[in-house]
Amino acid sequence: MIIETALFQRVALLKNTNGGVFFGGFGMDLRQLRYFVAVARERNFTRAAQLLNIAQPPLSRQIQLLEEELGVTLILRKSRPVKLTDAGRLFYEQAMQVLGRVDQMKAATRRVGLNQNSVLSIGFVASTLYGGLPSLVRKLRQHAPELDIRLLEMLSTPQIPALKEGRIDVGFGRLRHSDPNVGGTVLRDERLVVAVHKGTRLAEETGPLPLAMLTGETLIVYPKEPRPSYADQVMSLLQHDDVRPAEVQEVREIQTALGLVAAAAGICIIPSSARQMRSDVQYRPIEGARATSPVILYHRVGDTSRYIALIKKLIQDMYTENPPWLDGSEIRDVRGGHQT
Amino acid sequence: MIIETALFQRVALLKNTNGGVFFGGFGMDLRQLRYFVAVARERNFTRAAQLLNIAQPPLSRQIQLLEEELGVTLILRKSRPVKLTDAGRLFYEQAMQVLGRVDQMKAATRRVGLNQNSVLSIGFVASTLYGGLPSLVRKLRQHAPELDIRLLEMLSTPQIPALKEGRIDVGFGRLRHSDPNVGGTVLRDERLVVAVHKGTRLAEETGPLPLAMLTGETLIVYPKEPRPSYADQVMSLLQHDDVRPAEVQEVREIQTALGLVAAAAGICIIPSSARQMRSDVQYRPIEGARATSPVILYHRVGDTSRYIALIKKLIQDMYTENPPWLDGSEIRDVRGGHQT
DNA sequence: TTGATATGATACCTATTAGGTATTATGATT
DNA sequence: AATCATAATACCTAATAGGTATCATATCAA
Repeated sequence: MIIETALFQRVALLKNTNGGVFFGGFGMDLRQLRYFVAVARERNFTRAAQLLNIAQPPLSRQIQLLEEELGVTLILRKSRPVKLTDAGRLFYEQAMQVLGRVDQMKAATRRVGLNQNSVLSIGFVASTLYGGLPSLVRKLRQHAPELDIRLLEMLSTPQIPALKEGRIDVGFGRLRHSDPNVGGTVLRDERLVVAVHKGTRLAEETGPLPLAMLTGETLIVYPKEPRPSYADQVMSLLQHDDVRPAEVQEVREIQTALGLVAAAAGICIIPSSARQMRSDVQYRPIEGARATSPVILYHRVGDTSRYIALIKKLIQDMYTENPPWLDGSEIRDVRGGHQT
Repeated sequence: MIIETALFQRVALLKNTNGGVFFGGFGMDLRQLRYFVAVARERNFTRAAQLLNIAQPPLSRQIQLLEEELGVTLILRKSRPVKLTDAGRLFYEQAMQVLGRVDQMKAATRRVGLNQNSVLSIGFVASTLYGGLPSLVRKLRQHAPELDIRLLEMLSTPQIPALKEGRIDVGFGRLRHSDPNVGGTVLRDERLVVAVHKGTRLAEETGPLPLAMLTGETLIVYPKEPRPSYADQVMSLLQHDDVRPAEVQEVREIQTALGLVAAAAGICIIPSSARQMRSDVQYRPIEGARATSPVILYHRVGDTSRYIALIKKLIQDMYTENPPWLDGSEIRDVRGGHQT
């Protein structure tokens, strides 16, 4: 089992229908990254060139091309040893990460290509990590040991194209969608809670909070992009009850959001199962039938893979076990194929 | 504030002193990734070539070169539309991630290069996210608003070269090290706790657990690499008391470890501040003066940056506030410059 | 089954880019 | 100021990317 974290970002280059220069700004390649890393590490073009087994002048030139490409100076050459600019230091470290990432990709591809096992790629939103997904995966491995299970964290919206393109085989998200090629089965509707800093006014409340009590608070929502997202669900819920936060701060992911709550920077509405024990954060249920978020299983319409059916069965079995993360959820009959 | 998750991996190509072929296996470049993505998406070489504004034959050849490079078939051409193999589907998705990653890198580099703000890069191990780091960062932003603060998650061991090479400016880790160019200040010694599945024998205990009670359990340790790591600290602690687990399972990171504990797959020893509320996991303190893990501030020897001093002052201030995450820690006088 | 069409592969050629040697410019040290 | 080390520039060569033409193969309709 491999967990890969990828807040997936679609590269919008394949939709360019202008017929013009297609790769404007995309001249950089991995060779340049490797060259830059060598220079950045050695702080010396001559020595780096030796290590790279090339001559110094082409190395110098390639770094210049890289700087031109970026429009940023990466290396200050007016001193010996040369120095990196702030941008250069950032680029150095990022380049090493990218190169490492490429290594991983090659190794993983070889492993799959040379291994006859089936691969099942599962996309999931982060909050489902707390809502039974680890347990489901464990059971799935037991029932289908021939499977190479890959778990890919990605937001709900990008799971739809990922399914259609075969990058994932099944997805777990929280947004309804309109794509006719992707089916969705609502697994459960989960209660929402509000995360508040310990000691604040809202934390002292003892029962479910009416949404109106959130008026005037700074609201932290996630994920900020791509939209529509769970953030829009939260905003829509508040708007329906005409609740107006004093300020809305958008952040990238749930951990950041809870970190900000911990810093008393605001409140955040999260699914019940995603509650985490932080000594500086408390969670309060929210009043009202609408204060829920669905957990949806996405799969391709017409996908008759036996694994989809197995996943549904395992989920239904898990419901009968009434696990703790189900607290606050209204479950659905999974195998009945409830359409969203 | 930007949080980047990078389980840093060092590309070991710069240490090749054989003078031979330096880039064996490294011929791939981003162009090939883009080409492959286009074909994978369209499932049609001709159409993909049009979209890429190149002719079909060179596209075909580049994909073949890519397959030769990897030693794996990515595309099955005996059908129309062409099909991806499992390896091809994996590579497709990974390639999109890498390309997205490169985009981010370029955008971030431009932002820093065109922005006159100072950058302060902070490396941190994941467990420090629960131990005051968000609060520290917030205070730091208040005291130094001109700073562009970058947070990079990386393990303790790779923080040392990252500091020396200027990729990060300060680090928070848990391992003592021997490099004379990197200073370390022990911020506190944190109690360790054992995470156990709810309902098990160890969970029923009410006081601190003697280490001997862990004998015969399946022990989950993290991170599995690079070594030495916190995992070795844990193993060393058990070995000192001659405690033998039935089995040791190494996993990549703390979240995975706690997920396995949740699945009743074993127990895990974690720093006290990293406890998270999971309804299926409980935490028990460990008996003994040795059952601690240090939190260490790393910085370059001789680094007289005012930000290091400011960070230390803010940490000391935080100690006097006695925040909840300090529970279970023995703090140190930070500004005295305690050397490890 | 045959013919038509679409599309991927192969062969050979051209264009572009990467890399090399020689030389000049510049920083650091004595 | 002289010397040495090293980065940049100029010009040339080698290697690779991309193009056109053609062949091979898959698919579909009659």
